[in-house]
Amino acid sequence: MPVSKKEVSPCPIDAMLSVIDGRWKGTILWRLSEGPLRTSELRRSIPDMTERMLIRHLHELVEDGIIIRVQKKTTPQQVRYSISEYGRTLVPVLETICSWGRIHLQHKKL
Amino acid sequence: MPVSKKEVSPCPIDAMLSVIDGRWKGTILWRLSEGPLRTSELRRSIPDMTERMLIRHLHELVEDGIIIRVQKKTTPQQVRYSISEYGRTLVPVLETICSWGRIHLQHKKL
DNA sequence: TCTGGTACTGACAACTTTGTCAGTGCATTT
DNA sequence: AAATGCACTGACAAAGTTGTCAGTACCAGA
Repeated sequence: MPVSKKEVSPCPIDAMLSVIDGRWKGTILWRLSEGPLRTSELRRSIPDMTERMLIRHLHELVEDGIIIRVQKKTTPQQVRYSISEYGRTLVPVLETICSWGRIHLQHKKL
Repeated sequence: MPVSKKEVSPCPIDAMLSVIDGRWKGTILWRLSEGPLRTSELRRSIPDMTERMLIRHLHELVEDGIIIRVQKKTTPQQVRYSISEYGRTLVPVLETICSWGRIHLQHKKL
């Protein structure tokens, strides 16, 4: 009985990974942790990522409550994404992951 | 140009995730962090996981230097996997991930 | 009016990961 | 001698993820 990571898994590690796992999610969150950005700004800040993937990841992150989508009523339409209160609790975890990642990249070079 | 996570990515977050990402790796590492186990012991301790997947994950973890495979010369053959020195540096990161995961599981229930 | 930008959606192809299953070599037990 | 357990490998199918591409609706500027 295959159990996808996207399903509710009782394992906390999997629960956490299901949130940040996705080809570009780490990078997206990293960018957003420095401040809110518009869809197109995010898009341009990660050149290899397609718009399709960006939007898919953004919507998943919104669903998980990590980021917030704010549509400004101005004309031209503007959509801004920012890290939520709840999402902020994730940033230190990301930093821990990142610093071990740096060590690991060093480690592999040898 | 699709870039798999398994390739060398310069992003430290991806580098870290490429190590622990895998359907059962979190659970395997969790078990092994409590002490060395034989292949078949690990296999039985995670009922939903197939032997094939166990061995694939184990070999990847060995390649990444996280765990060590020790084949005892005894007859009947015995293979033991244990967390390496280097792998120990990863355990606190796993704990950070895990505790956020627990919070997230709570969060989702509401 | 035409072009271009923003923020998307849907369909589908390509690629990756995971699962299934059969089979190997060796050793022990019955 | 046959069955069982251990630690695997290889081939392939199923499922999941990502990429490509076309298209929508709205608005601004030349």
